[in-house]
Amino acid sequence: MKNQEVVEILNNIADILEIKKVEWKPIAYRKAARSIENLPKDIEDIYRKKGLDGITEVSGIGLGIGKKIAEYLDTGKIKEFDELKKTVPESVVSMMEIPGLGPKKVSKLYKILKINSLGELERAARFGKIRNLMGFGEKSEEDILMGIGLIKKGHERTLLGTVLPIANSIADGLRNLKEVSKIDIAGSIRRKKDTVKDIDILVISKYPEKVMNYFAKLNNIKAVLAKGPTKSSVVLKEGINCDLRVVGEKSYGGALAYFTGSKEHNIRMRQIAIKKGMKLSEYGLFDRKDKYICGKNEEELYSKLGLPYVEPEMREDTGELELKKMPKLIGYNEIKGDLHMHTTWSDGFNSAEDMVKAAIKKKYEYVAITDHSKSAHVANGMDEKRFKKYIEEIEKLKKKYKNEINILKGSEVDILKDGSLDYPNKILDKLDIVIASMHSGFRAGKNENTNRMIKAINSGKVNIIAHPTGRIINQRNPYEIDLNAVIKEAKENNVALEINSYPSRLDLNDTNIRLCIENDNKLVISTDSHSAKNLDFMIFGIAQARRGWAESKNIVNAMPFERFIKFIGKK
DNA sequence: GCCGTTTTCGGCCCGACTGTTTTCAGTCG
Repeated sequence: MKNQEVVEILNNIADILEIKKVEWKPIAYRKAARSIENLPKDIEDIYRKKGLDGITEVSGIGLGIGKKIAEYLDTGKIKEFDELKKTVPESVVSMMEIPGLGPKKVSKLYKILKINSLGELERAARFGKIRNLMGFGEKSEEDILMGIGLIKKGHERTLLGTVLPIANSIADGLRNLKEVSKIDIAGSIRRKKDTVKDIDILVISKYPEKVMNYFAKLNNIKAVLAKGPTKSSVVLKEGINCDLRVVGEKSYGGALAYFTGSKEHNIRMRQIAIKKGMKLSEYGLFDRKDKYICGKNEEELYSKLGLPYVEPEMREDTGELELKKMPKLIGYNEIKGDLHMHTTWSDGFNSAEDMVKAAIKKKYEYVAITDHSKSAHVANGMDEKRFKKYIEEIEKLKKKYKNEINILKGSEVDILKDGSLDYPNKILDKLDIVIASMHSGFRAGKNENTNRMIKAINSGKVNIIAHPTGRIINQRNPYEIDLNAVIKEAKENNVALEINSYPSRLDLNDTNIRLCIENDNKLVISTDSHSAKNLDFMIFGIAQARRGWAESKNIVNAMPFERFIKFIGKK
């Protein structure tokens, strides 16, 4: 999968062109990059099957960029890009990562002050060499130094699972102010993107100053970046930016749509508005004479533009505005059972009984206990002797709680290097549900990994493949695997692929989920809980499913128990 | 560089805030 490599190159080209003050092309390159980023297919695959035509079929990619991508896929490099790179040093391009420095300012620093690296920039700022430059001043130097500090500290996107509680607590504080009459968390949190760069909060208030003053004095604030009557921006101690916007009632829907994004979705909406002789902004929808049409809520905005309402999770400009019929996304309370969790039998924190009780509390119809198989040594995987006792305990629980919940005996069984499963068939046959997953040795390469997983899918013993790509967000890239082949094989063998809800996994991710939906594969949404508390992670998995346009019919554990048990083929 | 029920040429989203200005360019989202 070379999509991400291509995306980075295209964005890099856009950066350089911006610094060189080339007009419009950067926009085109960024748009193309964005298209590929959201492509639920392997661009290399497309190229092999359909050639250049296949590439230019992707929206935003024409012959110019298409040829460059083809060149990269053929030769591993792009001549024009290599030439372009010689004209502006890489470190100058990276200066654009500093907040407040865009292409124009970076270009000035480079051309007039001959600044070539972050180190030189830091020195120049420290010794007051920048303030004399037209358009810069003392504050600019301070900001640059602070920005360099931020970059040195690293600026990864934060997990949705980490940010959401922080955002909720800020929102709760604001909600309690008597000056605040309505509040929503917007931005990528509302779209439930797997990682988040900042927190966006939107408020209706007649007393914006008071709200802003409260906000700027929150106790977990590190620095106030901007504070105006309608818009403020702060850095939290956790290192996350938080923006607050106060609007009036009439504009709330317009502002919510604008603030929720994505940027690309907004742009598309505005283009549609223009075509219909209207103008869309964060204040609502206006006609040619700037007369207010609507904007109180999002629904009327979409409706007046002649569009069906788009759920926030789908607003990525990946075809949602061209749909004739919206999918009815799976709801946040449609899951009937959690199918992946660990207990003290392997590496879980709570006992199997604790987990069952927690599942009952969630009002699930069924729950599967799925501790690790023997090869998972670090996770205290069960050898065959302990496995026997494990089964006995779950049998007991099954009887004890039979009136409250259906308990399934399961295991997360390692797929060994040769593709065989970690337990012999006679053990696997004792289980109600078998989850198979790869936990190690995936540096072997794409072919080996793919064959290994396909062999497991073909075993006839597996119901679910857990975290199918193995990524750990911000820590480990997905292993190389031919996901198309896996998807095909899984479908033929009635094996479901997992949407792992663990905040650092979210695997399958949104685009891969969408690929499965397009291929009509069955999916499960599971938490992979290692404690009773982790069962709450379910919402993150559902959110990704919604981002992948999944409906409840696509999700196996949205089925009532009777149908579910038929699907996994056990009694 | 891309794209087309306004267009194969001429457009390409829109507004707030900041810092440096003395009316605005640049950046950001």
